Amino acid sequence: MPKAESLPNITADDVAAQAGVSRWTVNRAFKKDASISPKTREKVMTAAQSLGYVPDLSAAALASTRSNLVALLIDDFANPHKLVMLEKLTRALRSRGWDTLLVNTLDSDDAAPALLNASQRRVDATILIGIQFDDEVLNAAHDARRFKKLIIFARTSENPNTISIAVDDEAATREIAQYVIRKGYQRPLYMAGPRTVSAHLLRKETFAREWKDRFDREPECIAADRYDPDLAASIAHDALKDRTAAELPDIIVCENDALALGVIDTIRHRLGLRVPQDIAVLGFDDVPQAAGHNYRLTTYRQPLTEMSNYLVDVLESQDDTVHDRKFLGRLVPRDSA
Amino acid sequence: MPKAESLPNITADDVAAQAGVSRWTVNRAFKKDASISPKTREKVMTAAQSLGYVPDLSAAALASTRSNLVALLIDDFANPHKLVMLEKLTRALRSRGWDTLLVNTLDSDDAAPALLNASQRRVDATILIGIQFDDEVLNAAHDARRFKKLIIFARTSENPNTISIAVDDEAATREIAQYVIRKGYQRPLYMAGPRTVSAHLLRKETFAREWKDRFDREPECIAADRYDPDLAASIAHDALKDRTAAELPDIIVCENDALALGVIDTIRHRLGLRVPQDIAVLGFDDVPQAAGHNYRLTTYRQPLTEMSNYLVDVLESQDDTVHDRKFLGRLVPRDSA
DNA sequence: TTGTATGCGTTATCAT
DNA sequence: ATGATAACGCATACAA
Repeated sequence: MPKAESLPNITADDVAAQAGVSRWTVNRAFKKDASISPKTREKVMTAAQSLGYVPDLSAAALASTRSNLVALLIDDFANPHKLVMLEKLTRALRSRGWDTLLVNTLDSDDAAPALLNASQRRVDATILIGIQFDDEVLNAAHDARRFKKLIIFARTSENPNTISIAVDDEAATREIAQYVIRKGYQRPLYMAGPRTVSAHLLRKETFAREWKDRFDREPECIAADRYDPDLAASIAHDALKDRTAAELPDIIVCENDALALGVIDTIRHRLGLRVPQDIAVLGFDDVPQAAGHNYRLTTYRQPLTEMSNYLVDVLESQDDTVHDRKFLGRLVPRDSA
Repeated sequence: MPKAESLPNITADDVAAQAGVSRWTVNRAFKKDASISPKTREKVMTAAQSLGYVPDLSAAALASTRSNLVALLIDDFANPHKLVMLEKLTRALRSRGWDTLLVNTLDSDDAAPALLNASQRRVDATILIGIQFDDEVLNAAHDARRFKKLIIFARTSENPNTISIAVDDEAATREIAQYVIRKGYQRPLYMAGPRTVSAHLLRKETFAREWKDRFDREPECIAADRYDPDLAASIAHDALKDRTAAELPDIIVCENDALALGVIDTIRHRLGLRVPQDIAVLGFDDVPQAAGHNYRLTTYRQPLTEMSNYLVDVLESQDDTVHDRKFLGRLVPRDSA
């Protein structure tokens, strides 16, 4: 028995009684394509309104094989792009009737527990937008058979157990490399991010390959193990602070904007140089700040809205065919490169 | 019957059979302070492990009066502080066993539907960190009696139907005002944000009062109706672009960092002036970028970790006493003011 | 300490 | 088109 003060829930039975129909008819009235006469539906809905009834999705999830709930596993909160992704994803999901369970993957040991945590809520799919999932964890999760769908969003993965929805990193990076070459840069420095699932470092490798194809030499590379502007700033500073002008790169190509923003700060405020005149900078993602008057960052924009909508398409699809998909974004030239 | 391919769920009954106990004993093994002998618990846990059993929280929520699930309603995604809040909150919640349902309040008409949406998942509490909730919506929600706890986080509210966990805006703003006065600024411009729940514009009003108490005149004020750096940049530009040097403020005090960052960009890149020499800028929140080499923003830091932990305390408290609480943060002086 | 009946609010399936 | 039966997986309350 619940506590005295908490007044009893209004259930479908209550509505049924009020409307003079059965509980199952009430259920049908709330379902889109149910075989129910418009008249009874009307009657039911009126009763429901007057009682303030809304279906209990928790009970619905228990009774059926679908919950209309997805888990979104996230980390890497220093990366401003994560906020944009959260907005786009939750908007697409909610506007099409899906709820989101947000799971903060607290640290590197927490990937598996986080995954388990999600599965305990009967989610219909688990979406990964973090960076702490390696193939080992993914395969373990798959083997445990706890997941209907495991989706890696905005990050290429070649793991056969997951659905990957991402931009075509190779095509994008080729476009970036061609842009850098066309603009006449000679001494690029590539700043990579942390390694992630199977296709890790795809961008870096593609850039290096393109550069080598053209100039027959490898570009210089450095890496940050988090997508954190401050960390990127420090690493760039360490790498460049003792160099003569001739030794400096003429452009720093960053794996994403989070790194690029920190790099620009270092160039300007710690090295006392100008962007792009002394060192140009190029990013990836097109975070909101990239467009602002301070950074004017040349970057590559992912079609996040389209990708989010496709993700919901995948959720709603019945068939078990492969749903991996690569999207094409576009280079947004601004003033930084 | 579920579809053929989806293998049957492992339930407490399965574990009970394997361990040779009853289903209810399995239940006890998974409960913290249950009266169960260490030996049987051990036996049950072994069986559970071998079968890969974990309790179904969906079913648990249905059967009990608690779900260990909270809804987090959010909007205002242009404000970088939201990402920090999301991280702190989900970390505190998850590390103490609470799950988070993230609800994107899509637009201003969506506040009530979003609230309803949350309630359908049997959440134990609803946390509001958005700006689209006015007293009308809150009172309606309260009257519908759908919410056990309605918590407004990081925003002062005087609505009697909600629990407000926030910094003491008046104390904080007084500290800010004293700092501005002590530093000898003469012509402040206050930039306010959107109006929100009952205590809206508390910061602006407190600053104006402090200033008036000291100099017997009102400070100039402008406002942005979203916490968006770009919008703040435009508004600041419009307000200042045609002024002579003597007409310009010597400091712009912003309701939060989201506004301050945009204001700094405008001062530097559109007005061609220096911060703080020509115009100083002061913020609120201490977002990550505030500490970076580019902005070096003087701002006021909220004790978000402490506040998040207190929020979980409130969730776990049984009593129905008032839980409103104001926290004290601290002013972080950097180079911008 | 352990076992048992009953209920949570819905949906799948079958019957009318 | 509507009604009825039996789960869904667990928790509460009580009995043993």
